Amino acid sequence: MTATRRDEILRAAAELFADRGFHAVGMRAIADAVGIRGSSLYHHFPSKVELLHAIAVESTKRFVEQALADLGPSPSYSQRLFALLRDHVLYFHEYRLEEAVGLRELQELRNQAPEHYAELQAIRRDYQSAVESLVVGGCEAGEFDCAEPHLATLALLGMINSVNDWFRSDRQATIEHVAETFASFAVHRVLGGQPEG
Amino acid sequence: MTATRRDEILRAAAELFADRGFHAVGMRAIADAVGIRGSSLYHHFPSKVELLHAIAVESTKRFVEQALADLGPSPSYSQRLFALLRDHVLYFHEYRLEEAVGLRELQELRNQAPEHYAELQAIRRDYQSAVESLVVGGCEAGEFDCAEPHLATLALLGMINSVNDWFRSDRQATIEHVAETFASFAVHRVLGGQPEG
DNA sequence: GCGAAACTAACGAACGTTCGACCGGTGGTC
DNA sequence: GACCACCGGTCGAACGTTCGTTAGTTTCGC
Repeated sequence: MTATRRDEILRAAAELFADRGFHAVGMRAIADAVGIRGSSLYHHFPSKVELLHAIAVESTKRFVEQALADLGPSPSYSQRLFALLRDHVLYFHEYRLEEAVGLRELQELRNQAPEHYAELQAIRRDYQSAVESLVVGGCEAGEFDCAEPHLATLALLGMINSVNDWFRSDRQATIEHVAETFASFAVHRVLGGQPEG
Repeated sequence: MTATRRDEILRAAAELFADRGFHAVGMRAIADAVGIRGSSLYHHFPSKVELLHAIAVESTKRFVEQALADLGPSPSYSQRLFALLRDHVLYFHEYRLEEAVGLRELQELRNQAPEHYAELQAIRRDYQSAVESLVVGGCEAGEFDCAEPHLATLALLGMINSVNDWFRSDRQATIEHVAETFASFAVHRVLGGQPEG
């Protein structure tokens, strides 16, 4: 499976956007990074903002769709939420450039391509709703102890999402260890879930 | 205490930067917002990036310096950390535009004004170290239960900082309630501190 | 009349995007 | 096997606009 030119462009643009920001990177700089001229980019993407859309939406959409599909009715709420959040950290690390760009340039999408903005927000809303459903379900089943499940959901998602702001793989801690630790913070601490139960 | 023209410019620029991003806002747009011409801005700030620096550093610096000065040796670690994080949420809400700009355009500062970037990072590092000291101290004093104080510090700071990403004051919850709730999540849940102790 | 602050005008550079030409391979037709 | 039409991909050049910034001048309150 060789990477297509389109994939080359997406990757190079993601790196540049993540490093310098959407507006600080010109089409010519993206083209340089893949060894073609600026005008040639328009044979692969109709505009710069469509390129941003592809970067921001594709990886997030892939994760959310797969994560929600894998969410069966069992085992316990505690175990399902733990696995979901651990995979969340791992996936967001693997695609950290794309996710960083998607978060940072959200407003750019809102101002320049409202329908793409709405799509991305809908994906995120679905994901947050799924997490909140697990939290509420776990509370009602007696697995979790939380008075305000909505605020608790926002708190643990904020905690989980913050990993990409500081984690660099040349530290002593591996991303796998951080993922397990943060998922445990969320389920066993914030929500008060018992490790066995 | 009337607002000076310099303050007017800083406020208008912060609003525009927060809404559209640093590179998407021209000097002429900032000038329009305060009713003058673009060239007149250069009588108050030597360049656009210096304007960004003023927005990003001044409010953060004010909070950190005051917060660290107020951190006495008593009362308990639990109570000191709770008060610090609660005030953190409240302050970051009051200056949410400036903080959002400071976070989002960090790389802009790094690329265009390395000494200002270093200053801001030093301020944040001092703050994070202070929080981590409280966490470690509380662990050693037996108030907290955490195996990895460094990771726990990063987790609770990520949680606390995420409030500005979603809180809008037209909700049913007040910022005061959210601040208390999140500070409680951090101290009593993530760190396992007992509410009375 | 002096200085701060705002003005008009313009600079060179970079921006996203468009246009028409060219180049190399592929498949069909004789 | 020779020719040719085609087509995806790339190219050079240019478009109109906007950018941050500078220079010199004018306005206005003390």
